[in-house]
Amino acid sequence: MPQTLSIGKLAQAAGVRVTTVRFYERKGLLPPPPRRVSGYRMYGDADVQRLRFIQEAKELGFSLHEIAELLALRVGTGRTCRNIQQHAVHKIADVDAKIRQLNRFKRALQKLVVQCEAGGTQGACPILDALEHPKTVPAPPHRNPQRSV
Amino acid sequence: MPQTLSIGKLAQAAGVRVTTVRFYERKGLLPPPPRRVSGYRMYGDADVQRLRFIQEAKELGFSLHEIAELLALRVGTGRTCRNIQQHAVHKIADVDAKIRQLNRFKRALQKLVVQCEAGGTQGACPILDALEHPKTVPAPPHRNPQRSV
DNA sequence: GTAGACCCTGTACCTAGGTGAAGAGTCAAG
DNA sequence: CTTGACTCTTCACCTAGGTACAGGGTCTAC
Repeated sequence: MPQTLSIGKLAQAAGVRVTTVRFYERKGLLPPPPRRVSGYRMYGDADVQRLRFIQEAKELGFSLHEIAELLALRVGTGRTCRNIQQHAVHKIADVDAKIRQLNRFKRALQKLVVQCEAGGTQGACPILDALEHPKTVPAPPHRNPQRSV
Repeated sequence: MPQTLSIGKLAQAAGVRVTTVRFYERKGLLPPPPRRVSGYRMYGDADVQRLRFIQEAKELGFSLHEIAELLALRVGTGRTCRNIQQHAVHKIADVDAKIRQLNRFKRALQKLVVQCEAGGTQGACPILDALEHPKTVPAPPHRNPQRSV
């Protein structure tokens, strides 16, 4: 039995505000839901998932516009399967680039921690040093094979 | 010979606007540079690196405030090494969470591509299906401890 | 020594992503 | 059948992250 949630319950379940739900509807991130005769919006569990997805994607640096595109990756409304595939492949490349960059950040931060343990960070900006001068670390005892990505 | 770049050259080298450089200075993301007698700002290569870092971090979903924190991870200005380490460890956890989530996204997108090849995406929202349905199998044998929001 | 490109400060404005309040209708429990 | 919580729409406002003048000084090359 879907579509049994009021906007308030939906917002609570997804951890957002009621006003945000309506805002996302206006922006096309949530489809206009069916209404009761009174005009009250009615939602279902799928909308909770959708809202949670939006929150997660936002934290990963996707704009609401990009998120709307991700959510629109489906057949219908004039899109062909091939078209969708192209978009998806493109998005995968974007995601991969983000993952690679985050791994660089992570290694830089780990280096910083190690330097701290080894007696203090001297550089003008250790994060940038660690990111930009990969060889600046003074001879670790033995290299641990770095996991790819 | 450092500190030979005008603000215009710096902006060009880093791919941002001049106004953005001044904006970042006001926000504390760039240190106030030395000035000529005329008042002109003088920058060096380190500032180019710094600006590029800021751009990359932004695309990964870090706010300017968080980026400023990352750039401030160094000894001095009242910070102890232990304090820095704690911050760094915390940031590593953040980064790890982002990487995990991005990997989930990536798998979902790959699934979508495969589904497309296999003859069409039928679901109401394939991305969400791919993300959310791995565990929708009926009747979980025992309750999994619910992750805290 | 002046034209054109560049830089200064300050202030106003812009987009994205929401947030809040006003004024009115709806729902559900007692 | 009333009271309090909830919902409706509309509109104004807010923060983050910039962007664009305006009015003035500098620099460099002719």
